[in-house]
Amino acid sequence: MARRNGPRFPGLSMSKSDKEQNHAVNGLEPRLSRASVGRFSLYLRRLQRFLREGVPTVSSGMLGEALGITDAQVRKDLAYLGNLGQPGIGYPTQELIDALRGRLGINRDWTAVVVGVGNLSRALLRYRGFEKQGFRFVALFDVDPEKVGQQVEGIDIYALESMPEIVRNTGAELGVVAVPAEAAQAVADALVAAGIRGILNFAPTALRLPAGTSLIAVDLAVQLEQLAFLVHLNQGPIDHTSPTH
Amino acid sequence: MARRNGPRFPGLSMSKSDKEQNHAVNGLEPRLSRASVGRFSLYLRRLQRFLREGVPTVSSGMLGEALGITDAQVRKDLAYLGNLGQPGIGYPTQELIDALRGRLGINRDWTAVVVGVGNLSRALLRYRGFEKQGFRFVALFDVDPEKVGQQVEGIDIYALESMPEIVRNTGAELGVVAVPAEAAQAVADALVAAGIRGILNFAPTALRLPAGTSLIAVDLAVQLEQLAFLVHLNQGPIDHTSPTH
DNA sequence: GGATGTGAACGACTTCACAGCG
DNA sequence: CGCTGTGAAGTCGTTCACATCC
Repeated sequence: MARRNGPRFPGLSMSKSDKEQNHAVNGLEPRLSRASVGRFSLYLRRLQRFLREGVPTVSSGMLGEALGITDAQVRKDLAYLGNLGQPGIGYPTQELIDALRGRLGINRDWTAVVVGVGNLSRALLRYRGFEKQGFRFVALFDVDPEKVGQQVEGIDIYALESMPEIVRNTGAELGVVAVPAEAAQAVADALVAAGIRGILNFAPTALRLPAGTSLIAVDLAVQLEQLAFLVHLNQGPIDHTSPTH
Repeated sequence: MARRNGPRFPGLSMSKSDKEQNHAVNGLEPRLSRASVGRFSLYLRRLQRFLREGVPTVSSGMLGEALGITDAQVRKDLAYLGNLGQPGIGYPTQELIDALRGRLGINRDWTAVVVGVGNLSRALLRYRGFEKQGFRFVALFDVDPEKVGQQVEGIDIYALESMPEIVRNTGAELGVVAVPAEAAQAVADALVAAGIRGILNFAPTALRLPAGTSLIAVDLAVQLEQLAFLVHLNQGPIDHTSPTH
């Protein structure tokens, strides 16, 4: 996953100097690590499932067990949310969910647009889980004039030219880039120019964005390569009798 | 049993006892870090592009610049490949590529199967970049009897029941799970039983695999949530410090 | 000069271990 | 008793700075 070294994430990294100031007065609490944030979404989804299953309180052990994370790690992470846990009992599921949603910034709705109408976009749009988390796709864009004017999953497809207008009208903040690598940078630039605040990039290329625009990159080919590498390691030089669990 | 290192966010996750792993893994001297491996695929793709563009040697600065990584970091990573760099000159592009491919284990062909024929699978199969890296999809599986017997991108769709046979016959080593969350664990178990060595999971759920089977998880919904979180953070103190480029 | 390779400093992340509370 | 919260220790990863070589 591409990582830009330019922009720091405000509120994420903290210097030693903050160390003394343990108790945050409001908003920004102790130190929120990037790694913890990476797990928050996982906690959230699992907790919602626990809730559906009628589990009123969860322990760090249960959560960790379900996600393949140590209990200590879970407690450290959840401590960032304030003192929600009750010794001897655990964490109230619903309260934890609310706190996580607040911390992740998804206790509100987000509107997003998608550029590039292909199979990947269709897969994304068809996954109804987004709506439950407050994400709403409001417009699609494609270069192909044939596609413009049509709909996918009930969402209109527009020409790239109308991007500034549509983004302004819908107030969309997030943009998904699902176009070939060659077109990706231009599309990203257009999204930024149109006022988009964050980009989820599926094109197999590194994007350059101005500071102030957030970026998450998902490179499917890279994932497969890494899997091959892991398998390569697992069966190569290791000739031990691995205790299968 | 208690799980150790769980999946990092867009996870690089290995079901293997980690404690002694670092020693066991390398027949090659320097300690190979997990983080470096995560960047190897990125280096590889960029280098191949440099080669196409006729660049015979690259410096750590060039590579880093192109990928948003510091030059020191690039040198540290590439040092794991041996001493390929020439002071004052840089790294020979072709040699670096070869070394990376060898290290990643993709200087050979990999065969893979995909379970779940939907839009996501189609998107994967359509991306021709895999073949260039030596990945070949040899079979698709789906529960839907309507789909069985048909083809996608020239690849046959089989019933789940024939998985053991097909996997054995094709010698497939990698499996892609692109089914709904509810079915994912069962599918994964079937893949493992059929002899698959590594799984790329797109279902929004955590899979449990026996040691010896590698796992990479890509959760699209989580990615969007994390993007929202980054934007959420950026919202407040917008930093215009770094020069836009 | 220009670039590599690398120990050492630094910082981030995880695990340990245990006090303390319900 | 079970479970949280948290310093402290340990591990991992990145950056710095500079000797070194072409």
